[in-house]
Amino acid sequence: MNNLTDFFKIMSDETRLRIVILLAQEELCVCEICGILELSQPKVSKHLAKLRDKGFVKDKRKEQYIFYSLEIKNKIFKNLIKDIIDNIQEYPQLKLDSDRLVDKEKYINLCNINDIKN
Amino acid sequence: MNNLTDFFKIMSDETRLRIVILLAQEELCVCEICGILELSQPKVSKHLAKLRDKGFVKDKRKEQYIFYSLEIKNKIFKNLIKDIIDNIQEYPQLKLDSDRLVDKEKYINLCNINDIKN
DNA sequence: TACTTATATACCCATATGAGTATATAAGTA
DNA sequence: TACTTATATACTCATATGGGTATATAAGTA
Repeated sequence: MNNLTDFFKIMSDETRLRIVILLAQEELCVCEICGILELSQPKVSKHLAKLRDKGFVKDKRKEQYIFYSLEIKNKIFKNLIKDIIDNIQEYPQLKLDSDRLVDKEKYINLCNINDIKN
Repeated sequence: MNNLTDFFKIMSDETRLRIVILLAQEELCVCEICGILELSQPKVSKHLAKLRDKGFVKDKRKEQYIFYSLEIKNKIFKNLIKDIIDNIQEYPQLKLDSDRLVDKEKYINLCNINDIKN
């Protein structure tokens, strides 16, 4: 059951939900996520740490970058995430984030310059 | 998007998740829920109030009892709840709760007598 | 080696959350 | 009307949560 409540707790924060939906579409490094979501680096890192601790993402270093990817095996959760993505036009913020995925390279090398308020 | 995070926040508390899964199977009054879940009446009432405020359940008075039923229209959420119930054997607590549903009449008229610690 | 960039984390604070206890309200019954 | 039962809610408290700022660490580059 922790299984379920842990997952829902993860998904109940807007920032984490946005990250999960991004990573469900593509592996990304921290500064790409910051850039796409327009969020500060410590904020993103802390949420990624929480996701990692609960086993929902895994990380992998490539030179100076650390790439995160989704690691969700549970069929129920996978279905849910797929359902959200299939209906992403109903969730404007998530749609916007996904649209910005194509520009991800733009955000590499801009991690700290890009530091945002929230 | 509040749509999504509100729903996940509701589902991220074990007590509320148990209530939602019960009500997804059957309309119940407060004291039946207390009896089945072995939880105190104020605890159950407060969680039901939260569910009601967010529009996930509706209530209907029948004489001295107030019956709650699930009111979830969103297809994604309905699919998710169905998935959980279809795989309920993977979640022992939820399975146990559901098994106790058949005894629900036992708990009417025992609401305050039945007062539990947690 | 000095400097820069990417990422993680510690520290602090404000707010949210959940629980218990007591009490209020409403309906039913004697 | 007095009493009981069902339910809601106010109050209080402890803990969890999320965010910001500053800083530490690790890798790359000059």
